Formats: sequence, C-alpha cells, structure tokens
Amino acid sequence: MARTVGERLALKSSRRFYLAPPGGGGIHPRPESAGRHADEFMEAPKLPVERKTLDQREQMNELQRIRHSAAHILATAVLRIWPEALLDIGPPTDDGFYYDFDLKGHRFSTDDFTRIEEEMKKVVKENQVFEKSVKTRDEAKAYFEGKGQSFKVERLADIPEGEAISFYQNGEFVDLCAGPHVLRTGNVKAFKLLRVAAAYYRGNEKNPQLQRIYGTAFKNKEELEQWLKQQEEAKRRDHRKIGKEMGLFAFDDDVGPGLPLWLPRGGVLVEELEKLAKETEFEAGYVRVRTPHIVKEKMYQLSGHLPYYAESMFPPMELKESPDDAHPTRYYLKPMNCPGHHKIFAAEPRSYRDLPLRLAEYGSCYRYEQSGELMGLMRVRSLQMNDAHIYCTPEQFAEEFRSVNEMYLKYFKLFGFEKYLMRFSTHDPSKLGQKFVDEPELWKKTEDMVRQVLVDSKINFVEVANEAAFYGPKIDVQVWSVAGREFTIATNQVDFAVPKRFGLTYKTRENEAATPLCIHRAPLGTHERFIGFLIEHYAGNFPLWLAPDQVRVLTIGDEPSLVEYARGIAEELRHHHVRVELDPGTDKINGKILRAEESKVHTMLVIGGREKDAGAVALRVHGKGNLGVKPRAEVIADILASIAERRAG
RNA sequence: GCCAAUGUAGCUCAGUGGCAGAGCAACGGUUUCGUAAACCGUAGGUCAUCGGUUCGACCCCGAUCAUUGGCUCCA
Repeated sequence: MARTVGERLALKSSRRFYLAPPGGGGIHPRPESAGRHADEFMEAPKLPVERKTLDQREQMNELQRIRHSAAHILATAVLRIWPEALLDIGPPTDDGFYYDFDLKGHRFSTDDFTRIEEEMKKVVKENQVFEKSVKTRDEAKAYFEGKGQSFKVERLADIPEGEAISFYQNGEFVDLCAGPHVLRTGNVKAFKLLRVAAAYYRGNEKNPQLQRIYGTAFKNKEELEQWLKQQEEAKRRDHRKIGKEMGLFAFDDDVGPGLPLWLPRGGVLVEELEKLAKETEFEAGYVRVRTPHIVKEKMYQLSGHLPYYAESMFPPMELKESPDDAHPTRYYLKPMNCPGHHKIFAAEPRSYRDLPLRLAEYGSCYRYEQSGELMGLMRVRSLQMNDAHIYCTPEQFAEEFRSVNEMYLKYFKLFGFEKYLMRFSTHDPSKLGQKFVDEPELWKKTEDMVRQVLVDSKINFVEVANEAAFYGPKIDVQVWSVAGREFTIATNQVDFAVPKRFGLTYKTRENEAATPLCIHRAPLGTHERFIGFLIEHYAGNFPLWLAPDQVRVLTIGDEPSLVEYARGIAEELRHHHVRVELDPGTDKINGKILRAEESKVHTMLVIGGREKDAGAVALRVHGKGNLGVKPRAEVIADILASIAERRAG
C-alpha cells in the first residue's frame, strides 16, 4: 500500500470501450448515452497498463524484487510438482505477487499450499543464484517452442524490437523475464501463499482461463506477520461484518442478490446523509426534483442507452392493450437519473435568467450488475444516488465546477477522509470526432478550467489522458475498501454533448436558442457504496451525529425513582430528536455497559442514586470509557451541540 | 457471465454414514447491583434447495440458489 500514485496507476489495466459496437469495425462515438455519466458515478475506469521500460524496471524497490523473485520460486516449485504446467507470467503486485499457470490435469486448491510452500522452502534453502542471460528472438522462440510453453512464445511478441530479450535462471528453472531480481533465492526469507483464482489469459474473457496463485512476501518474518495481522484487522472492519453486527442492512434470498434491505439502524445513516446533502445543496442554490423509477423504452432510445446499455438494465416490463397486443409498450427501471432531469429541464421554457439551474435528486436506480461483481453494499443492483445536474451557460461554467469541487472537499473534511485520489481524466486530441466529441475548443477550455480548479484547491490529483468521457472531462474520486479494492466514491463530470441530443435549449439575452452545458455530479456517490465505505472508514464507530444509537441511559438497578429520573433525561433528549433509549432493567451495570459498548452506542449516561440526587449523569463515551459525573443540563446541551455541528467525535 | 471455495439455531462456530451440539442473543423467573458478562430455567433446526447413492445421508455424488475470493464487465 506504500505504492505511489504513479506506480499504482501504472499497474492498472485498461479495457474501456467507448466505441466499437460489436462487429462494428471502425471507431466512432458511442451513442450519446446519458447513462454513461451516471455510471461513472459508480465505477472507476481502469487506467492503461503501459509496458514498463527497462529503466523503470531497474527502479523496482527491494520489496518488489523480493516479490518478483518469490513468484519465480513459486513457479519453480509448481514445475517440480507438476512438470506439465504451462507458464504465463508472475509479476509483483501491490501487496504480494502471483503466477498464472495453465494446468489441465489438476485444479489448484488451498489444500495444495502446504505442499507447494514446502517445495518453495527447499528452493530458498538451495540458495540458487538468479542468473541473467540474453537470447536472440529466434533462440528464445525456439527455446519455448521446444518446451511447449505456448504462452511464453506469444509473450515474446510483446517485447519491442531492439529491446534485449532476457532470461533469468535459478536452479533448473528458466523464465523469460526482464528482471530485476534479488541475488539469490535465499534472499526471499518470508512468504506465504494466499489464494487461488482464475484469470483469463491477457485479461480477455475470450482467452483460456488460467489458474492464478496469489501469495505475498516480505523482507523478514516479522513484517510478514505484521501484514497478516493487519489483514485480520481489516477483516474486522469489513462493512459486511459490521453491518450484520450492528443491524445496519441485510440481504435476503427472497428479495434478490444485490438488493440490500436497510434495517432501521442503517436507515438512520441513509436519513442523516440525505439531511446533510439536502442542507448543503439548499445552501448552494440547488432545487430538488423527483423522477419516476420506471420510464418508457422510448426515453432510453433517445438517451442512447438502448440497445448498447440494455444488458446492464433489468429487462423491461411490457404493457399490453389486449392479450394479443403485438406492440406492447415497454417500460424500463431507470439505471440513472440524467434523462429524467433533462426532461425536467425541457418541461418549461428556459431563459438565461434561469441559469444556472441545479436539479438535485437522491434518485433510486436499478442496474443489472453481473452476478460475480456484487460485493456487499459496495456493488449492488439497487442504489440511490446523490445526484444532481447543473445546467449553465459557458460563462457560468468555471464557477459552477469550482463550487462543486469545494462541496466535495467540504464533505471529505467533515468525514475525515484522507486516503483518496482525485483522478482528472482528459481527452486525446488525436481522437476528436471518434472517441471524443469533436469540440476542440470546448475540450481545451473546460480542461484548462478543471485543471485550474484542482491546482487552486491544492489537492493531490493525477491527470490521465485519453480517459475522459466522450462528452467531456471529469474528476473521479477513488477510495479503497479495507479489502483493498478500489472504488469510485464520487464523480464530477463535464458534459457538453448530451444536452444537445435531448434538444435542450435556453434563450440568450439576444433572444437566440442556445444549448446549455451540463455538470453531472455526485459527491456522496450512492448511499449504498458511500455508507459501505463510511462503515469501514469509522469501523462502525460513527460520530455522534451519524451514530444509529446516539445515547443510551443506563440505570444502576431498577429502583422506581431512579428509573423515573433516567426516563426524564431520555424523554428530554428524544424531544430534541436525539436517538436515545432507556435501559432500565435489573441487569448489573457492567452487563448493560458491555452490551452498549458492543453495539457501539455512542454516548452512555449511567444513572445511580448519586447522580439522581445531584441532578447529574455519569458520562461514558464509546471507546473513551468513563468521563466522570457532570451536570445533567451541561451534558444534554453538549450532546445537542455536537449533533447540530456534526462534530467529528 | 467465467474459475474456485463456502453454506449447521437470530449471531459466532463445533460435529458424525446410525436420536442435531455449545456460547451469546431471545423468552420466563430469581438477583437490587457503581463503569466491558449475576444466577436458574425455557424455547429455538426440513443441517441452503432439489435430486441421486445407501438398510440408513447434515455427512458421499450431481444439479440449482446464495455468499466469498479472483477474472471479465463497469454504458
């Protein structure tokens, strides 16, 4: 995880297609699907993998070399046990390494790990030297053809003419490899195999599936142990685990995969986020709209979703005028909100005086994500987006974009996000009119403006050419789940193409029709993913304003006057809309505290005879322990202030 | 969608080709207590679903569903 942004980006692979309809030959823009924007609220485009130069490879740090060498040692061991295995590649990764094999007669399973690791240990103990040699292209080809290593033969073709074709050998194992490695196998002192997985050859699903073995390696056993411990820690923060423990959300087979049920405590998180967004957006001059969940097929033909996006949409429902109606009207569940908002723009005549028009909606969308892609709350099929579309004139554009960006930063500060990456995606001028809409001046102008906004805000960002949406540049905010997966949590996109497709116009001061520019933005992404991320970010220990259980009043015993005093406190808090419960039972105070701590109740007010007599409460805060006896009024005032100010603690 | 692993009480998990188990939670009592577990009892299960093998299947086999780990996808 210590990888720099640049390194991380370089590892990502790219398989985007804006273009290339099936069998369509030439490159031309995808239909201007409004939906495209919305989806990028959800998903990160992957970044292009560029073949590393030999210079870059030389800069591999020690840990990466260890891991790269560990991959070779793994392959050495596997070939000793299964000599018929075909080899693909075995690079270091962010937190370890893998090696891809094609092995017909055997499916790797974790049961094989002990055996493979034993063999790897032998290789390490043999302390073989990693010896580099150079072959000509023909020699290399002949060598691998002789061994039947067909993947290696194909990989040879990737090496540019003029670049040396190098091999590394340790013991009996020889691999096509640009290096670098550690000096000897004995330098790989701490490693562990982690999991097996399938991986398509060259990442293309049309290619054969290889068996991939993942592992990790460190400089020494201590660092390995520490990393394994951290992985355990991460598992405890997993939003799926905490969500179950805290009763935040649930899935049910009868409801369907990827369709979360928000339980009352999770519903609190939803409500609080919406409250935050509505206040923030109101202050920023947004107006709220609402659009239906189902929309006629015609709309998605106009937006361009059909037919290209159809497979990511739930299949349509058909309305027949009569049982044998040959032309039923089809309705689709909306996969995004943009088309509806465009129609709201179009619903009334617009003047330049109406702009900027900022239409906001926490819209419910449905997407038929592939079954294998679903992941807790992070990737779902029903989602609610913190969506808005800002329609404005070119003159207003920079200011609007800037204030959207500020809204992001305000949110991130509020939640204390530190580890995120803003990725600025721009166009490639050579692909204007193909991958990108042919508006060279608008591209340049808006990209310069976006870049300036980012520079002015002094936040870290990376700029990635050729990754913009076809209709304009954009900023994606990338975060990482505790499990290490990367997600787009928020997005801010410029659109100077789709409003035209919808025929949206406003009257200028000169009384001419002009097409507005549009900004698609979702700083809080979707409830599902954002809350999933928040759960992990806070490890379920939410600040008071967000905490599903804000306050619990615990009595020491159930003596009636004591319970009465405690109930009065709870009622006063509830009157101020604090989520408070009373625990008046006969359980021992230790037991009550244990249960409150376990369910992550933020503030516990312990009430015994002494507190009652003094008009006080004993304050205890989750994770902070007993904070002592304080006057009742003071504690209540502080609770209310903390909630109103959305304090961090 | 593809490959693999997993699926036992609300939760966390034991278990065996021959009557289905524990702790916590729930429920009923007893206990009247000072900052992370007082005690006793009760109830809770089509062992994911469907089919097969077997005298007998939670266990072995197959299919399906779901989850998880990857791959692919991500408009």
